[in-house]
Amino acid sequence: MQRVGATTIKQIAEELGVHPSTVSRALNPSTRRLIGKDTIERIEQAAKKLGYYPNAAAASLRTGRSKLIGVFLPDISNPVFSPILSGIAEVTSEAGFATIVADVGTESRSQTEMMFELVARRVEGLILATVSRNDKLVQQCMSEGLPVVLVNRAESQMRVSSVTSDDAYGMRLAIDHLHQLGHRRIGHLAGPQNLSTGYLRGKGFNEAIIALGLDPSETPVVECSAYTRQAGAIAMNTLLAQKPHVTAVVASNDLVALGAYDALQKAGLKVPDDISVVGHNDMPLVDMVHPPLSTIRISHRELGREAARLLMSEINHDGSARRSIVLAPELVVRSSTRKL
Amino acid sequence: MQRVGATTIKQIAEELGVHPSTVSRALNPSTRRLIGKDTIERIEQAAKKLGYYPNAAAASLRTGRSKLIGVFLPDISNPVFSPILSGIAEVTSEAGFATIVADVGTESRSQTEMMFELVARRVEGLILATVSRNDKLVQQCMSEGLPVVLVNRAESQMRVSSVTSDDAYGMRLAIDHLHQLGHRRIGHLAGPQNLSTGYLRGKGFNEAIIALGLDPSETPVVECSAYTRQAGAIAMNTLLAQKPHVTAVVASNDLVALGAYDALQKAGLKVPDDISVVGHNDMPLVDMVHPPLSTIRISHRELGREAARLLMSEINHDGSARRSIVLAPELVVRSSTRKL
DNA sequence: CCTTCTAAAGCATTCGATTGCAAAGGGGAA
DNA sequence: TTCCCCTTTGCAATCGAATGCTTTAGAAGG
Repeated sequence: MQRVGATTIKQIAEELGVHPSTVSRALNPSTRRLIGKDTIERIEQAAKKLGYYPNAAAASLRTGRSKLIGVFLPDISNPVFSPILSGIAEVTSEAGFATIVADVGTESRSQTEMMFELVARRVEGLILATVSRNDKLVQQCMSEGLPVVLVNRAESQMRVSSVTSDDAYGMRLAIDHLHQLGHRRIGHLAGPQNLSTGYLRGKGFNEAIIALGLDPSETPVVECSAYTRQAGAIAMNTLLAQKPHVTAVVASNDLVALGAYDALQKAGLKVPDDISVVGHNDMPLVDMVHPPLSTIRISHRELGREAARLLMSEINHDGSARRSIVLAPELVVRSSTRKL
Repeated sequence: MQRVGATTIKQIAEELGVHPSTVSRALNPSTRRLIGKDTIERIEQAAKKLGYYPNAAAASLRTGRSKLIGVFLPDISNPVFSPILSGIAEVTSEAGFATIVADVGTESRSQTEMMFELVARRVEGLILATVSRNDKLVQQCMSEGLPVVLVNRAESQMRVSSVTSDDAYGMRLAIDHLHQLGHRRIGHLAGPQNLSTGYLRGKGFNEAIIALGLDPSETPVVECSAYTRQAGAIAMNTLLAQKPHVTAVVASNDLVALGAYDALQKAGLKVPDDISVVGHNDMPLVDMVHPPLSTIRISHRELGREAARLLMSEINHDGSARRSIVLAPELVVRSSTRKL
């Protein structure tokens, strides 16, 4: 049942002939001041000698605090989301919290079921990287009274805190870059419109087009069904069929951009000689593809860190107001874009 | 403190005028047979109505089982390790276990400290993807009586179960391939020798060289300090300085191979015209680099799944013997290798 | 009609740490 | 010397679920 050697506070107390509560206080930083110095010394030594580690379940039961948080990811193995997780783990573990991951993508159960399972484990908060623009999960968490922070993706109503990249600004960077290179007929491979990233980048695209006074009829938008290479290739083909004369495309995501590469190659078009391509995210290795992809860099690890910090502060000072943090992305010019 | 609305068994019992123990048994599949059918029905309805979710901490305290496992990764955001985590999460969550991740790479504390923190949380087992060939952490886990499974990397003494790819066989595949293409002077960019992957792939390299009767003085080996592009580039330069006449190199890892790409490009050598390159792992996107990388494919997700299955069975039937599972990798030929 | 079973439910304890309250002991002030 | 206070420690209840043991109420059998 219990592993051998699981020392309890009681055993330490017996060893030293003191009361368990004294041991508890001596070992707890916030109550240590109540105990005599030499007693603390003796207790700490005994604890070390007996290999004592507090039973988190017992403490959690009594205090109602589990020091656990949950993280929902659409796909752990996606190079966009794994650095987010890494950033989250970095911050939370420093704060003494352990992180439970839920890979929603490969999960047979629904997100709601997963959420309730984590509620059963009394997680103190949730970080969601999975939400769509109008996600019922947010409402469910709120009615459970569970602190929630959204990361990477936000929802349309700003009901909870979020940390995202400035999607519209990223698009603006991409399009300004292409515009400076002389491109006027620019297409957009939009992401799924039910995700904030897809929606806001699309919106950013339109705004930038208008701001630069470009002809909307020459700046077609095609929506991808997902952030994948396959979907990107399909969308690129559609766009090519609609407007064969575009000289550049801006993808909503690097994988989509690489899908566009695939489609363009099949169509016999060269990047960047015949058409320029800009991605979004700056995933690992996109500097190694051929040609190296110009893209919008987002620090996903930093996104994760900020989200974790936000959640930690919401958990600790419960009053803290809802906040939305928007990080600025940057343009990385490589070789997939060229002067017209 | 405790979130509002955290219903307890007692509340359900009061609502229905039955004893808490009856509620507990009714809600627990393994004790349900002790309770009358209609009582079960009433209890289940009340539980749903009140939004009851069992307090995992309380159950864990009483039963000594936390339904938690821990996973140690050297780097979550590394595309080699994130699919492993994904595979683990898939299997464990199906078994009702939650997975706590520890990203050892970005962690300021030592692995030993992390381990004890997880012990405090009463995790029922650990999956380690971090161990070196001679890692004291394994010993420490063993003396804590904690079930452990190693994944991707094994240790030299087979003291605990492990799931790995057949590293030597993978090397054999790579070298047979190059040999068939006519290559005779083949170099090896070895991984860190304190990691089983680096060591075994190096060993596999040597064995294959001997088996094919190649001249060892024409098949140089250079060890990389890490599995990174930088280290790969440095090692490639060293190898080039030692034996400029090699016609092919086998890298211990895809990133190392890409580092070799960098170094070769700087040296004015073309892949595969001047020199063939083979990687190892088949990371995402290495089919998109220029030229597309021939490599040894490992299903990291499957590695994770198997490791999780192994751990689950060790946790459940405590008697189960130590086992080591070795998965066969496969050769993926792309365009970085060419007939001599 | 009485005994014997058995199914169903209740009772009380337990897991290990935390914490409000009580008590003891020592020191200082009046 | 007495009284009070403060520091240090002990006591006991508590968190919520699980579980061995007991009790109760019918049913079955003689």
